[in-house]
Amino acid sequence: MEMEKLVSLCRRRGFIFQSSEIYGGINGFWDYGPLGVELKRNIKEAWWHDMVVAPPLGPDGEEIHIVGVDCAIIMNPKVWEASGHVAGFADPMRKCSGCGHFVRADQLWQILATSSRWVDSLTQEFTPITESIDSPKLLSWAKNKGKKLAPNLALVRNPEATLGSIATRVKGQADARLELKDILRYLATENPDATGLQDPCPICGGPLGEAAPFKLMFESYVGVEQSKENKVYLRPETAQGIFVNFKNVLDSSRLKLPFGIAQIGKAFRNEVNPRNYTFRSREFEQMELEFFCHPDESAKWYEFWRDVRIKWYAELGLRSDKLRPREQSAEERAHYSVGTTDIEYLFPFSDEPQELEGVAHRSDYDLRQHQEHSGKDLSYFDDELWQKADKSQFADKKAEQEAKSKPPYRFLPHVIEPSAGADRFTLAVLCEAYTEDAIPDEKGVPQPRVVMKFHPRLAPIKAAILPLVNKDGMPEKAQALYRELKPHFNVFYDDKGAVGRRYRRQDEAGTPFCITIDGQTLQDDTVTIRDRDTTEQRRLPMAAVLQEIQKHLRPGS
RNA sequence: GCGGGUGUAGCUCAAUGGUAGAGCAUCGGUCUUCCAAACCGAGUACGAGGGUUCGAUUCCCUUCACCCGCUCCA
Repeated sequence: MEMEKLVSLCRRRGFIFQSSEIYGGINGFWDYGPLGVELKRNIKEAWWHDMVVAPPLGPDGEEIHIVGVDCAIIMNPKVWEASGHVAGFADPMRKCSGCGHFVRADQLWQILATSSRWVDSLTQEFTPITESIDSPKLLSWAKNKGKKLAPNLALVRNPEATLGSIATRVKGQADARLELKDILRYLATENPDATGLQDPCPICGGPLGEAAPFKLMFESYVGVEQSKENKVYLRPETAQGIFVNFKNVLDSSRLKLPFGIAQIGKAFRNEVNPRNYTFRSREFEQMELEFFCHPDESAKWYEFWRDVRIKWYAELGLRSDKLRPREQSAEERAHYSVGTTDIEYLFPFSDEPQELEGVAHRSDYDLRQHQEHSGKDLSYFDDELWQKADKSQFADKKAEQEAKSKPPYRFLPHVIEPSAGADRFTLAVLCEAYTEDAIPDEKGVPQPRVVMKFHPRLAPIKAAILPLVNKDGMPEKAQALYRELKPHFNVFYDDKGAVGRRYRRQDEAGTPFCITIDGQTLQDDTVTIRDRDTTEQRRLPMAAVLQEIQKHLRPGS
C-alpha cells in the first residue's frame, strides 16, 4: 500500500488534515477531522479502559491497581533540569557551511573517525595516515576520490594552498607525531592564518561553524517579560508529571506498592525533520503508564508489561507479522534504563519496523533525580513489612528509627514505563485497516473497493442505518432504529442515493455494520445486518440489533 | 538543514504569455427493492509573495507545504 493513497483517503473522508492548511500548512503539525477524532478517541479510551479502569491480572493472578493523573503541560523548568532534558535536548550542534549538515559537537571526532565516508577512503590509502604527509599522493586523492566524497574539503577545493600551508606548518615540528584529528584539521583548512584550523564536516568535508545549542524543547515565557528567569518549556514527555506527583498520589490515594499512575496527554518536541505523515510530529499525544514496584520485583514486572502491551496491539488488530518487539541493546539504551523493549510496527513508508511504544525499565532513576534536585523525600515506606518485623532485634528506639529509614522498609521504588504514542498507533491502525479488494456488482462483475477494516471497538462509526428506498414507510422504520441506537454509540443515518453507493461510503469510513431496512422489515420487523469485511448479510429482528452490535464493542472481543 | 522532485476543482489529470477543461466525487432534482445505476441541473481550482510584461497559472526570484534520498530522532 502506498502512503499517498492513505493520506488521500484520510483527507477525503475527514480523518486527518494538515494543520493551518489554508495558510499553507505548518511542518510537523496535524489536525484530526470528524472521523479521525473519533478513531483517536476510541484508541485513547481503549487504552484507558484496558490499562486504568480494568487492567489485566498481574503475573501471580493478583489485582493490579492503577490510577490516573492529568498534569499541566508547562511545569517548573527545574523538572527538566532534573530529568536531564535541558541538557540532553539542547545538544550543541555544528552546522557545515558547505552542505548545511548538522553534526553534534560532542560526537564530531568519533563520527569522523568511524563513520565518515571520505575519512574512510583517506585512511585506507594512507595507512597509517599519521606517519607522514605525502603531498603527491594526497593531491592525487584530492583530484579523484576526494572530488566525489568530500567536495567541500579544503584539500579538494584548493589543494595547492592547503598542502602548502601544511608543509610550512609541519616543517617546524618534523619529529612531532600528528594525530588523525590534527591531520584532518590541516586538510580542512586553506588559510590557517586567516581562519585558524577548521573542523571538517563528516559528510562533505566543508568547514563547520561554531557549536550552538540545538533546542529540541519548545520554549515560552510565563508572564509578560521575556526574561531568562521566566523561561518555561512545553513538556517533551508526559512521564515527568507523574514522577513529580508520585508523593501526592501516594499520600492521597492509600495505594500500596506495586501500583501504577497513568496519563494521556500532549507532548512537544521540536524535531529536526518531521517526516512520514503524522509519524514524527512536533506535537503529539502520549499514553504513558509509570508502574512503581519493589526493586526486587522490577524484572518480573518489566516482562509482564512488555508482554501485556504487545498483546494489546495484536488484539486491536495489528497483524503479528508486522508487529515486533525489539529488545534494545545495552549500547542503545538510555543511561537510566536497565532494559528497554521497543514495540515496533512495519509501516508502509519504511522497510524497517518503527517504534509504536517503548517499554522501559527506568529503575529508580527518575525518583532519585527529583529527590536530589527538589530536596524532597520521595521514598516509599513499606508499612506492612514493618508491622511484621520483629522489633526485639533493635537495641533501642534509635536503632529502630535507623532501620525504618533504610531498605527493606524504606526505599525508592523502581519504575516500569510502557510509553505509547497515541498518534503513532492511530497511524498504524489506519495503515493496517486500509484494504483494497473487489466485490461483484449487480451483474456479477468484480468492482474495486476501498475498505477500512478497523476493529469495531476503534471504528469511528459503529453502524449505519439505511432505508433501502425512500418510500413505503421504510424511512420511518429506519429513523426509529437510528434513534434507538444513537444514545449508545456513533450511528450514521444515510438515505441518499443507491444503497450500493451508501455501503461503499461506509466501507471507506470503516463502519463495521450496515443495517438495512427493506420491504420485509415492514412485514415482520426484521432487518439485514451487513458485515463490512465480507459484505455478507444476515437477517435479524430489529429489537436484537443493539445487543448484536454491542457484543462486538466489548473489550476483549 | 542539504540535494532532487512536485504544487491547477474534494480526488486523478489536461491545456495555455491573452475568458482555465475533463472524468470521478459532492450537492439538488426525477427515479428506486441490496453493493459506486441512469438522466437533468449546480458549486468549486492555478500554494503564497514579489519581479519581467500592455497582460503571468505559464517566464524569473523568494517563500511555504508535500514526496524521495542524506541527516536527525533524549
